[in-house]
Amino acid sequence: MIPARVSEKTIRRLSHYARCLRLAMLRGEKIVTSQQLADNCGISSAAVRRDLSTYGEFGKQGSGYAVSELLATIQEILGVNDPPGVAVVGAGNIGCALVRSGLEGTGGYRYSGLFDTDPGRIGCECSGFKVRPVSDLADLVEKDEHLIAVIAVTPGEGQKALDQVVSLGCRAVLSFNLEPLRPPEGVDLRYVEVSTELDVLTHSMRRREGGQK
Amino acid sequence: MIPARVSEKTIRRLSHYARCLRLAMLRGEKIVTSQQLADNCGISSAAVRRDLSTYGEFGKQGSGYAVSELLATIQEILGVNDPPGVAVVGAGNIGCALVRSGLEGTGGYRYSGLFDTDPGRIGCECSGFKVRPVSDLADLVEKDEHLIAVIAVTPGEGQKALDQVVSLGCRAVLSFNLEPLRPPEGVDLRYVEVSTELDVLTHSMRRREGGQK
DNA sequence: CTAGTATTGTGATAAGTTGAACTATCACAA
DNA sequence: TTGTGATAGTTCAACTTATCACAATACTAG
Repeated sequence: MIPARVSEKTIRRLSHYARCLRLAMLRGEKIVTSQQLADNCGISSAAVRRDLSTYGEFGKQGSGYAVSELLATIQEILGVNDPPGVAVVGAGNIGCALVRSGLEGTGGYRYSGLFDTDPGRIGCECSGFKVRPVSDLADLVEKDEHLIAVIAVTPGEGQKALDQVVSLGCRAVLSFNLEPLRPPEGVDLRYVEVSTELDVLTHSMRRREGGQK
Repeated sequence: MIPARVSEKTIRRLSHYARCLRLAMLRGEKIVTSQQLADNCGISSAAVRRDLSTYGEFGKQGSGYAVSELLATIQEILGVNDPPGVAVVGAGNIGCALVRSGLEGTGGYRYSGLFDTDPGRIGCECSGFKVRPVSDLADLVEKDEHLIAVIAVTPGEGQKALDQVVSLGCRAVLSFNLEPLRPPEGVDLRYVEVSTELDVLTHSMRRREGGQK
């Protein structure tokens, strides 16, 4: 039932479906069709069905998918029914903003701490979280081996922060820093790259008017 | 010299190369090899060479690529030599944090305004930007037809914000809101989805230990 | 009960991406 | 000037991913 390997693209789409399903539940909808999910995600209904049928047969021909059941299944597949904690490293602009926004709409993720290396920031408070030294992360990792570290430190300090959280046991890291980081083997590192998104948007605009075929 | 269509993946990689090249320039390096670029981006050197050779022959066999020349070329390809302005819609946690961080390291992008729909926020100041009503965006779009709108509004208000900036002329939008938005034809919409990144990280961790092959 | 409609699941196919190996060119030193 | 090593550019095949079209199935109305 669980295929050997699934591409990251598929996983990302499953995450989208899950978000749509959570909204559907809030609206009280019981049934959703592949077409509705597709419209929400901007893809084709066939792609949705293909993704879902990879893991089994959850739909009913003629009507669609049961919202709560499908959501539970996708969350099971993603492994987010009991989501890991999220620790933010870097109590600057972005870091504090993330903590303050509180991961609403993510389906269960919670911030479990705010950390910084700058002694001047230790002890400050942000949205109920006291800024602690990064070394304190060890406690959190011990309690939650799946803890995800979000890095949002001063530009240029990313690698140092990464090395530190990895040495404390973190195996999954999301970096808001733009500089390319080198994670050791076995550590999953992802980026949120506003810079690249802007480049893609700009490129697409220039091309559109540039008059290629 | 400019191929008909280039995949988004390639464009994203070009954006990465550009960032690496900017760092190399800061370090005073004159020459960079495909291998070095590959290491920084976590891909193979062959992939780098193929990406670049799509647009022409910029390298010197035996030595590598001239840093400043290659950077200029990539920026030309991306169309970011004279980057469009970036306007932030939503003066909340994320919006203000973005403005305050100022797009350092992106290679030329600048925030050109901070907007909100909430009258209670209009007039507040953030990092030198006075919060203005969204309708004022029209002025900016008139001066800069490539203006990129970044949406970071209250959860649930994303579609309203999108419709508004589109009606004022924006054709490129980057949303930090999680809800799925429907852009009209001709508008390029992208997302920064922390939720999905967390899901991908979680999934990957669970699988790693789950003991699949 | 039957006909008609809606929707899923999937085989087949097309398109795209990646990887590896090969060739051409350049820099440098003797 | 010539030989050697390094590196870019190219080609082809394998693999992956996306798309299409349709059969199978379930629901609905009468």
